[in-house]
Formats: sequence, structure tokens, C-alpha cells
Amino acid sequence: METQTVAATSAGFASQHELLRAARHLAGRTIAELVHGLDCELPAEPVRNKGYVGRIVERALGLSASPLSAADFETLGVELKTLPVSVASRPRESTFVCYVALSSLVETPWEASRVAYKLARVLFVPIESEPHLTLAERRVGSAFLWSPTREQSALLQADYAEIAGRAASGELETLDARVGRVLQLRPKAAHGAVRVRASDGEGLPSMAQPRAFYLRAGFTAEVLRAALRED
Amino acid sequence: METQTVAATSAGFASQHELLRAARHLAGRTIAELVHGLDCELPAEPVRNKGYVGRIVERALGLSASPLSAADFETLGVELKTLPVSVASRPRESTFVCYVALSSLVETPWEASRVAYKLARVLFVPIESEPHLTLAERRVGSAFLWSPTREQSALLQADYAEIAGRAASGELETLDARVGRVLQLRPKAAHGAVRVRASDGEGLPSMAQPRAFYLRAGFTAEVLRAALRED
DNA sequence: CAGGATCCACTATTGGATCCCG
DNA sequence: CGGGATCCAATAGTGGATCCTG
Repeated sequence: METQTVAATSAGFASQHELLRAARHLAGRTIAELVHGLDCELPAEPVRNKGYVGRIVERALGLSASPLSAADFETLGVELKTLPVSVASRPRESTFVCYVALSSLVETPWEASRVAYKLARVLFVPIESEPHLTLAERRVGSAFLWSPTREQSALLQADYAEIAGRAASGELETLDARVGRVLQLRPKAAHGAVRVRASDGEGLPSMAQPRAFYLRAGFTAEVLRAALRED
Repeated sequence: METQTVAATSAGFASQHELLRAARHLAGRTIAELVHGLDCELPAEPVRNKGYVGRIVERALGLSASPLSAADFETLGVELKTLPVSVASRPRESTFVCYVALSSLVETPWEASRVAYKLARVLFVPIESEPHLTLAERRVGSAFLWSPTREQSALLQADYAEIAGRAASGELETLDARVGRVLQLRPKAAHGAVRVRASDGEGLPSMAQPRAFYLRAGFTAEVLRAALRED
């Protein structure tokens, strides 16, 4: 049975290439088909189930809840990201990268940052996600491995520096999601009132909105176009 | 009197450089000040007086209604365009270039087109035009002469070809203002029901909406940035 | 709470319509 | 009707908020 083939590949991958092949094996399948071999429920509607597709693809590729398979991806040095795309292969959303504390931003250069580490190597799995499609109907596209080109890396680093600079000088008023040409900082929490421990400009304890790095849709659009040209 | 200085330069210019100097002489003045030396009325509000600033600047530079001074600009080979800009020097609007008949588009290559001719050399006069400013309060910026760079020319030509191609193949449904990265085609008339004589795909007579070429605001923004870097 | 993400009200952009003059 | 342009309702874009899971 087709879906069992997917399950069979789910144990550890020896290389990034092997992982890519497994991901490409999913191309053309609907989410319903992925779920079929995975013993899990399929919610009817996308809304209120935001991370669902991402988790299904993780599982279809063997990244289960177990620490062991999570370690596979860790060992391979690959970050897995589903990318919701329109029929015209245009990303419909920005891409979450990771949380970050403003204080760590100030201390950490781009090269040593978690965002740079996560973006060093990404397996993008496009998902055709027109709003009118149910989760079940959404279809997996052709996955690809990406690392930033020299130009892209320069853009990311410049945005990081701009964001870190504003954090350092305490210009929190002007440090919103509009900053950054390709990388941006946005609130990320269950709701807007959530606060976490932080330190203010002078290192004194304070409470702050949790924030995370995101890639702008325009940037992943460029990444996707380049990948399509490769094919 | 200062405004007489302006009037004194209004007779024919010997060169583009002389014209540019006269235009730069207007920098920093308000429209009220320009009008002061010109014997004409100043409407209170911008709305319902759309071409007013353009005509005032023309007159301040000696392009009166008389065919003679119009010929000055013609002889110099310069097109005069005011450019409404925000305080951040961002163009607030697209820029009208000229009317065009779809039939002529099909026959005329870029090099021989009126739009290419008009864009070959332009004197842009930025006007600070925040919506809350009355006409009188709007201020003239630093004028500059522009000709398309090689890259800009390639973009313009490619857009022209794209537009002409759709006109040729009769794809009028897809030939709207969205076509063209920097150059676009838009309806231009007193109102949407205006029609002019035209010919259809087979050369048969028909009625069509008058259309004109415009430069997108994003393009003139780039032109303006380059000019500001020069200064 | 970190990580898988998308939602959606609001803002920014702009395509088509329009205004005045000669 | 061509040329000087801007207006503004509708659409596109996105910043901040939010949802579910382990």
C-alpha cells in the first residue's frame, strides 16, 4: 500500500539527500493521503488547526514526537518548513523561524544566532493551500533543500543587524514588523497580553511581549522561484 | 522683486542646462509665491484643480500658452513633469506620459514610439504634496533632468513589448493597468463611458476607451532616489 | 512555553475614473 | 480631444493576534 511506503522510510535518514528524496516522494499527495498511513485524525477545516499540516508532514517524514527522530533532523542539520503556496506558487504567508529575546539579540552576532543556524539549511515543503481547500484536499508540492545564497545571506544579516541595533538602543517604538527587508520580528504568543521575563536597556528585569523572527513572504517567494528554475 | 527674476528667464532657453538652472531657481518656493509673479488666480483647494500645479510650473518656466514658448521645450527635446512627492520624497502618484491608440501600438516599435520619445529626456520638478497642504502651501523641490539608464530603458521597452503584444493578440481582457513592471496602460478620459474611434483586431472600425501610458510610482521613486544620490 | 503555523482587521497600494484648460 | 494631472473605491498586502500540541 502506497502510504506504507512512506511510513517505511520514516526511520532515520543517512543524509540530507535521502531526506529530500523521501520528501519528494510525498509530492502530489493530498494531506488526506498522508494521514491515511499515520493513524491520526484529520480535522475538517484549516482554521483552529494552524500547525496541523506542518506536524503531519513532519510525521510523514519520520519526525515523530520521539526525541530520537527529532535528533535525526538535528544530526542532518536540516530545518523542516512547510510553505503554504497559491496555485501560482506564491507563498501565502510569512515563515516562522524561531523565538528570540531582545537581550540575546544585543549580545549575539548574526553568525552565532539561532536564526542564522536554523536558516543555514532548510527543507521547504510547498503545500498548495488556497483558502477554499479543506485540509484534506491540500496537496504537497515538490520539496527542495535551501541554503541562503551569498546575496540572501547578506540581506538576512543586514536585517538582523538593523533589528539588533534598534533593540540595543532601546528604540522599541520603531522596532516593529515593518523593520527588515526579508527578515522581520513579530509578536508571537497565544494572545497579545502574554508577557515573559526580560531585561530592559540597563539590564534591569522587566516584562516583554514574546517575539520571533519570520521570513517575509516576498523573500520565500524568491527562494521558491530559484528552486523552480533549478528543476 | 524676486518673482520678476523668474519671469525674466521665461523667454527661450538656449540649452537644457539653462532650463535646469531656471527650474532649480524655483526650489523652495511655494506655489503661492510662483503665482505671485504670474497674474493668475490661485484656487483654494487641490481637488477639482488637478493640473493646476503643472500648468503653473510650466508658466513659471516660460512655457506659456503661446506656441512659441512651447516650441522652446520642443526644440530642447525636454519633457516637463511635476512629480508630487511626500515629505519622505516618495512619489504620491503615477506619472502620465501620453495617449496611445492600441492600433498604433501594434504597428510601432518602442524606438519609434511617442512614449519612448517623451521619456528620452524629462525635467522632473518634485512638488511636496501632502494631502493636507493647500495648493498655495505646496513647495517646489529640487528639479533634475533625467534620461533612462540602460536598465531602465530595458524595463520600459520590455513593458511596452508586453503591452503591445497583448494588444496585437486582442487579449484586451488581460490588458489592464496591472500589466507592466514600470510602464502601464490606463484609461484616460473625462469619465469611464468616453469612447473614441479605433480599429479592432482585424482592422475593422470600432469604439474603444481612450488609453494612456503612465509610469508607475515605484519607478519614479527609483528615478528620484538616483537623482538625490547625485546631489 | 516553544514550536508547528494561519488568521484577519487594518493599512497601503493602485487601477480605473475623473477634473480643468486651451 | 490631448495634455496638465489627482481622486478614491476596491484590492492587495501585512503587522499583530491567535490557535493547537506536547
